[in-house]
Amino acid sequence: MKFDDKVPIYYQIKQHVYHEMMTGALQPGAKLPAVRQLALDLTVNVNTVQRALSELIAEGTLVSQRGKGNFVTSDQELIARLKETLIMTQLAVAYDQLHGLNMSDDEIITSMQRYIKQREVQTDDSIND
Amino acid sequence: MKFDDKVPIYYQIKQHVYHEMMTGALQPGAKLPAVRQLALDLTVNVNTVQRALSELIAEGTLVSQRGKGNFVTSDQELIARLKETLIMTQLAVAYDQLHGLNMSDDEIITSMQRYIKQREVQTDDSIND
DNA sequence: CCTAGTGTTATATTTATCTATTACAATATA
DNA sequence: TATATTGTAATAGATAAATATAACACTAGG
Repeated sequence: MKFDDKVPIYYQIKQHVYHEMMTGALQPGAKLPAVRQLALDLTVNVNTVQRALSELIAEGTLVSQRGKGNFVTSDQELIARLKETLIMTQLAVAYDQLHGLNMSDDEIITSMQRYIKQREVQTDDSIND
Repeated sequence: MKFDDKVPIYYQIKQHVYHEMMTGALQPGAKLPAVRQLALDLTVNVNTVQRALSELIAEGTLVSQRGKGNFVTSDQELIARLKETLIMTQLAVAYDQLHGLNMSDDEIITSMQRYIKQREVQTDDSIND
């Protein structure tokens, strides 16, 4: 995994877990890889992984069972709320950033549409996502 | 100015300058406030301001004149290219983030439209931008 | 009971960032 | 020619983040 060196790694790992939960790669109740394995996969120190997971555990997104492993919560209600929050937060961030570049509401929509169209063209010869 | 404690301050100051150039608050050739004044305004150290400006100077966005001040480049061509780059970068970031939350291209557009509509309602009793 | 695998915690070291402070270099102006 | 204002640079100290390493705590399985 590639990290943005402008943002703490532990924070990016948190986002990574959210991401996998949203895409379904991590289902409710699913067992995560062992922390030492995650550290290897992400090419990062165990303590850094642990810091990210600790925060996710503290907020209830993950459940830790000493000696067994870390698991995604089975509380579907909590996951649904989390998803809503993540989406709304990202929409707000995206809007603010574009609006901050002096784009009007209409320009934001149309330029995003244009970007997506152009992106489809650039990838139409591959079988990418 | 409020800073995100997850991102280096000097980096956020760079973005702040870009922002002001895009909105027209900083026109081509315009003189910036003195570095010591900027430090006061932003409530940060002079060295932190200097680090941000140094990078902007190195890339040609700003021009420094020792004893006189720092100025926005008068190279309109460079500014136009910068604007294009900033917008395309932000569109890509926004798209990737939302797409990463498992949203389809259509969902990205429609949810952004919904977000903007809802935002208008929430602010329709004020004279905010 | 022992061992392997799991999460958890602690210490020390390194690096990046930010700060405070001081000094130097160039320009404008009184 | 002074003096103030500007950008620039250097030093030293504080803090946060990440690392390497080691140890501890719990669980499962032979």
